[in-house]
Order: sequence, then structure tokens, then C-alpha cells
Amino acid sequence: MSTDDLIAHVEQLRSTPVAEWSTRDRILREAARLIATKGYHGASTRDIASAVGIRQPSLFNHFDSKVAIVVELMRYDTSVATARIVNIARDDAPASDRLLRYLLWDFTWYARMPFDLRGLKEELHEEPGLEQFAREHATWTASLTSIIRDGVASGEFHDVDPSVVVAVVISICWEMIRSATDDRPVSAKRRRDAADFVLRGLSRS
Amino acid sequence: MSTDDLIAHVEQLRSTPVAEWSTRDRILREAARLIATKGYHGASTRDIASAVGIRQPSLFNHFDSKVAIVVELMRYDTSVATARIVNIARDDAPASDRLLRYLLWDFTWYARMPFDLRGLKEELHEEPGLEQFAREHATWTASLTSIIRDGVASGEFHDVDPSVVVAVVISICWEMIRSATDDRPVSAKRRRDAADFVLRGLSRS
DNA sequence: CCTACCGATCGGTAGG
DNA sequence: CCTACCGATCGGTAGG
Repeated sequence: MSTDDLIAHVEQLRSTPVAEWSTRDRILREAARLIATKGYHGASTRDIASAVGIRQPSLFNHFDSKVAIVVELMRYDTSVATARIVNIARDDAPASDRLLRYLLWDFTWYARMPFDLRGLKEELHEEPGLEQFAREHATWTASLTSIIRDGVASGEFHDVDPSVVVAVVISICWEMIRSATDDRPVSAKRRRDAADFVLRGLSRS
Repeated sequence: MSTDDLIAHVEQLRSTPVAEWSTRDRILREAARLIATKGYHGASTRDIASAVGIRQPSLFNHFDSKVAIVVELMRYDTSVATARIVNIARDDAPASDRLLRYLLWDFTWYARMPFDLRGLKEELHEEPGLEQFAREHATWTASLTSIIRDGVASGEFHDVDPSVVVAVVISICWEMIRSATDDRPVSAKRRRDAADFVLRGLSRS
């Protein structure tokens, strides 16, 4: 599935009751939830199967391996976000405009996410089979860093360590997912407030 | 060990080469590092023992169980930070003063931490034996939230969702540890810049 | 999607 | 701090 297909699939899942989702999507949902709470190695394939309501070996009719489930989940996280920020980083608008545009898209994307992706930490990229996402994540980080450095160079931003800003942006995305999966939908105002918080923290004016 | 003893022990470890640390402290160091990169269930007791240079059953001469290692590490994280913020939150200074004072202490504490505590996520509190830290963490969160709410009520701060600010503060602490354990010591200026970033993001003026 | 089962690895114990 | 070993659980396969 392309990035556009992943985005369309999220919209379709959001408009369908979970009970009517395909088994494959219900596996993704329960695997994400259990990995977020117990970690990748703490969430066993038996835990996941049991949450879905099937037996453990039946999982392997839908995914080749446990890590293949994570590969699919990572595409909703790293792949989509990287495709988006690479596009925005290339734009020639002022850094503050580009950053605000990206943050609003980013926070909205995670606030609407049907899977609890919070267990997909950067450290997971070292598991065998997930190496491709280490590269994508490096591209995402480099793009966000370049927007921040542009803003510092143009005098728009304070000279805050970009790695601090990167960590802050990720933590706010996870907080959006937490609200969304706790059945507390995140309003447009709250997403805007969070983006403004980051912009104010950076801006010199 | 009391909170003060933990703080003193950190200073002692920082002034001693790792090779001269006690076996117990070297177990804490390697366990923290492996849990940060592979997760609690992904870091096996054999991995930890091997990193320390002993056999796996020898670990149990120093700690009663695997979770007991995490209990000790959590004291350097949650217990110390909670004791500190409870004290500051009670003060009657303006919210922005209290927040700045806490952030500077907090970022300095983590920037000097000899153990890589980044694997000690909130979700770990659900493991059997770690319930006490769920309560401490709730106290820490409530204290930070009350400082932010005070600032909103007094007109010092924008009405940013406190849970977003809490997530942001934690992410910056983890970033301080990352720099410190990558052997890139965090200067007082960088810690101050990070605290100012948070304050600017919140402040109305 | 199921039952039955595999070898590997897990945290922890016994005994020195 | 070691060797030897325990029952439990892991991810995954065979075969229907």
C-alpha cells in the first residue's frame, strides 16, 4: 500500500465499528495496544491472538511473523510522517510557516490514528527486520532538524538544540495518540494550541 | 537509601571509573543500558550478566529478582524527581518561577545520571512489583500539573493542556540522558536553553 | 482457523 | 561467583 492508501485506509477504519474490521486489521489494533503497554517482547503472540479472539497459530495466516505485524504498524507511523515532512521541508516558505504547517498535519494524523502506535519507539528499529525504518526515521529527523536550523539562520528561532525539539514533537504526537485511544477525541483547538506552544518556544519575536 | 543518599551516590559514581564500581552498580548500569535499547522483556538476565562479565545465576547474589534491579533504578528516576517537585510545588512563588526552578534542577539531574534510565517508561509500572512507582509517578504528574494550572489561573501561562507539557518535560529529560550517556556532556547553557524553551512556550508575555 | 507440537530461551534454584 | 539444571513460555511449523 502506498502512503496515500494508508491514509485512505485510516479514514475507512475510523468510519467502521471495530467489530466489522477485517481480522488482519483487528490483529494490528490489538498488537499495537499490547505492544504499547507491555513492549514488543512483553506482548506475546498468544496475548495478541487471545485479544483478537483466535488461537495463536492462526496469526500466521495473516502475517508471516511477529515482526511483520510491527512492519505494517510502522508504515502508519514512520513512513507516512516521513513522506509528509520531506515534502514540506523542501518548500521555500519561512521556517516558522513550514514548521506550523507540518505540526498541524502531524498532530492531526496521530489524533485520528486507529492504532495505538506508542510502543513503536526508535529503539525497536534495531530488531531484525526493522532496519528500513531506522533509515526512514533518520530522514524524518534530518528534515525536521533542517527546518529548525533554517529558522535559526534566518533569525526566526532561538538557538534551541534541534534534538530537544525533535524529542518534544514526538512526545506530543504520542500524547495525541494517548488522548485519541482513551476515547478523548482531540479537538482542532487543542492541536492548534500544542503547535502554538512549540512555535512560541522557538520564536524570537 | 534515602533520596539524599541516592543523590550523593550519583556524585560518587561520577567521580569513579566504571571499572572500579561495585558489581552491584555495574549490574545497574548494564541493566539500564540494555533495558533502554531492548526493553524490559527484551533484555534478558543472561544479556545483563554477560555485559557485566559474570554468569547469569550470579546476578541473584546481588538482586533477588530481575524486577528488583528495575526497582533500584526507578528510585534514581521517579523517587528522586517526585521528592523534589513536591517540595517546589508547595512554595508560594509565582508559577513561572517554580517551574523554571524545577526544570533547571530536573534537567541537571538527568544530564548527570550515570544510568541510562530511558527504558523506565510509565507502562513498566504495570509489571508485578513496580506498583509503588505508579503512585509516585502520579504524584509527580499531579505536582507538575498543579504548577501549570496555577500559572494559567494567574494569567502567567497560556491554557496549554497540562498533559502535553508533562509529556514534553519527560521527553526533554530523556534527551538529557541520551546526550549524557552518548558522552556528550550537557552544558549549563543547553539545560537553561531547554528550560527557557518550555517557559516561552507557556508564557503569555 | 484449528489441534498438536517443535527447539530455543526465559527467570530462577540447588548446591558448592 | 560458579556449574548444572528446573518448569514455563516463547515464536513458529505441520497438517488438516
